Amino acid sequence: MLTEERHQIILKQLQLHNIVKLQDLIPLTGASESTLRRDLQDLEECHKLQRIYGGAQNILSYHDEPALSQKISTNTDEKDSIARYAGDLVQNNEVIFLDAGTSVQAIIPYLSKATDLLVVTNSVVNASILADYQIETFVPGGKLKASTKALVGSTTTKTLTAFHFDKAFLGTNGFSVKAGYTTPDPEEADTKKIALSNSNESYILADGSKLEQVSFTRFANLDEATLITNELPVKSLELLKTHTKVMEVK
Amino acid sequence: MLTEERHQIILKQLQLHNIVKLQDLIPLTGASESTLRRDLQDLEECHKLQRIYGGAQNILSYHDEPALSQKISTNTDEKDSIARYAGDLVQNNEVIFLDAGTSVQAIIPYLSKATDLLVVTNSVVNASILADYQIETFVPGGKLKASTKALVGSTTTKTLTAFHFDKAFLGTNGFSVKAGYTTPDPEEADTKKIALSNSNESYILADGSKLEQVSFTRFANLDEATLITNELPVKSLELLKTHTKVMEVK
DNA sequence: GGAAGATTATGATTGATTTTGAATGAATTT
DNA sequence: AAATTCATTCAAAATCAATCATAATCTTCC
Repeated sequence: MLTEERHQIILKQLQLHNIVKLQDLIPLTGASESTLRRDLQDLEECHKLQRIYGGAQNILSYHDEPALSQKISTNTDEKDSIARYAGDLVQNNEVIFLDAGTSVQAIIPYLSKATDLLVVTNSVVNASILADYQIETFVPGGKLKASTKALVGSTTTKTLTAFHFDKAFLGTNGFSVKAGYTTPDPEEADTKKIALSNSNESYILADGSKLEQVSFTRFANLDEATLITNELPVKSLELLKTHTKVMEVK
Repeated sequence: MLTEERHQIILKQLQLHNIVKLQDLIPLTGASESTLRRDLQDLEECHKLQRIYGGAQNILSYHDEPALSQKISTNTDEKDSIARYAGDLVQNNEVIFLDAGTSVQAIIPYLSKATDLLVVTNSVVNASILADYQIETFVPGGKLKASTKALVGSTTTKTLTAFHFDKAFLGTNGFSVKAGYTTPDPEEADTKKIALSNSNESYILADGSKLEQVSFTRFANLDEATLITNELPVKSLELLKTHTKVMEVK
């Protein structure tokens, strides 16, 4: 990888995240720590970024953000920690499906560690972000649902039926022992069902706020996918674990 | 292989990847390292590229380019007046195709006047914006091309082949009397070709800076579409009008 | 039309320059 | 006080510019 390519990757990361850790750049570029330190030095001299302890930040960053040194070291955001956990599950060379929705979207930055991925997503927003990360992406066709910017309908389901995934990552509007995983829109539920049944392993990303929420359409029973969530009340967790595999983050 | 052929290969690689390694050019051209170094020297002297350690990059390197969001707002006046003109052509109840690219993207705000549209686009960015405007949208499936965020490949072309449009609006990297409408990527050219041939009326949106620019792949002859552009030198305009229908805005 | 000479392009070799990754100890954070 | 992160140094690796001999192409002249 050429110097200029690394510089572009670093600046792209900053555009997207406003901040970047040096350690995260290592797998992203394949370069050594020393080289990346030199890159950060160079870019700082050109006033393209500002170095901070542990990495670098955008030169135009807002003052009202939480202390940057904290933000970089601690991952307070629940969605982000769930996403990071999920992203670490992905291996080189896999074909994975990403559902629409912000929970799943947060995985994308953590996919860069794996190489030679093929990502299939029915979200045009996810697709755009995946392109920013230079991750090979395939989009099934379909009708665009305005509210969620997800592709749905017969074209989508027909296309997805022909695919097979190593792992599928889905969001949900609610999960409950009685009702399973539910979502408001039957058409989106169809998409989720197919992705789920065509994947070796399926994961649902859902923070604690989705516990015992029930929406209109069930797209899966609890035991059809692994639930990745954050800290839940001990009682609920115990109950859930009798029905399905649960990964509790942090 | 002739010198000129090698130069074309090098420039094509740059158009596609924005950056190229000298080592990658060796198998691509079959020439020796020394020869390719000389090629890069020559092309740099003609200001066709910029040499960097290990290879070369486009003169307008990525991070010097205005960010995508800025890029939309700069040049607004010309692009926007062209887009407004194009948008006014759209009637109620029509099915239209929107190409990827900022010129075409600028049409979207002006589509809201027409009712009951169905828009088909191969750009995930356009799709997202169309959703914001609550315009009914269909996206053909396909491989996502990272640099332009356009969907390309056999799935895309196959899907589009089954459709028929009232009007198609396309961007171009250049237009010229000799070379017609051209674009760097052959796969994107395929998509444009099909959209064009499956549409009752086809329009190319291009500001004056595209005049007499020639890119790698021709996707249409001048007379296969109506050109919507802004003020051009009178001579060029007269010449163009002998070859195709031209709409001059402003 | 063809041969001799001049010009140009090519590929290999050389040593100089630049970049890289690892190691060390100092500085910083928690 | 422990753990990271940082700056500095150094040797190895990669890339570069310059040179030279050879091959290809073009001129010129017979």
